[in-house]
Amino acid sequence: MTGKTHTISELAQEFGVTTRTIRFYEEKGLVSPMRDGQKRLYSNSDRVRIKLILRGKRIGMTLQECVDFIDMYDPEHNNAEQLRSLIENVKRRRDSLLQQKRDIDDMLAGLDEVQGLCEESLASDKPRTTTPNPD
Amino acid sequence: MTGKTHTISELAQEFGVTTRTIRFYEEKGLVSPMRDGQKRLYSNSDRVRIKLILRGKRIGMTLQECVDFIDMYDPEHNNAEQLRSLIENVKRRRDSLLQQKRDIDDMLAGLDEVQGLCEESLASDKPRTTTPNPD
DNA sequence: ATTAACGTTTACGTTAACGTAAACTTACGC
DNA sequence: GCGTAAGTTTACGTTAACGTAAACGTTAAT
Repeated sequence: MTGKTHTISELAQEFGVTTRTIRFYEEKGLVSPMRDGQKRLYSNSDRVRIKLILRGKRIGMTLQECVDFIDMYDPEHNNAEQLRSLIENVKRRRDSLLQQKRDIDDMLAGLDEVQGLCEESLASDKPRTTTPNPD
Repeated sequence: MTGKTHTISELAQEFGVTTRTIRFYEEKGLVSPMRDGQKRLYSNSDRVRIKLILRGKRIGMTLQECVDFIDMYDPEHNNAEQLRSLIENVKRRRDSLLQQKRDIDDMLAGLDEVQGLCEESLASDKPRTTTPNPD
């Protein structure tokens, strides 16, 4: 039941970050691995937390925002007041994420355009690029 | 033809940033407004550049990445070498953007789940929230 | 003429998210 | 016993992206 644990360098390698980064996250209270003596031991839930953090970072969230986001999953919401505020929070997040999707779609469209122009330009400048010259 | 120009505070207001931010962008070479004596005058193309920068920032790009992105639109690509490298660049960008979209969709799914649980919890705890008690 | 609203430059301060280095412990293989 | 590979703590350094403040010019209204 106590599942497999991981060393810090295992996780660092898996996620393509440095051990410093992972320790820094602990320093900031984003993860709290167990210890085997001095050494940190990461459970799978620790691993998932880090994964979620890095996912958040990829879309430009700050570490604090990542935590806020992850904490939404946690059942620390007892009363109706907290639940309502959480729902509001969720809605704001959703709006922001949807805006980000729009931004991304706009940029993707821009990229398509640029690539089209590039290839067009290449084709007209050098009509026989793949077939150098059979002569 | 010389279109309407804008003052710095107009743009700041329009985009919800400070004038300091806009001047900072100039300091970094991201925009180069004209001058009317001392005062900066922003053309519509300046305006668009700032808009694109802020769009980039919303999805977590650094200012440098924003510039790199915007510069893809510019016709400074003369030879085939540059064009090919630009296309590669475009492809990398696209991959990164698509990854971001996946991340966002995952997070949106998570939000749906959380919101569902919240509302469920609210409904069961307080079945008559809108109708306090007619008794 | 003064004050208020805008603009300017220059410069130091701040926060986030690590990088980098030093100095040390623990475990493993030979 | 000795190196070395991975771990630890502590602490100072760094970069990006502005914030904040001082000190000053310009125009418009009162």
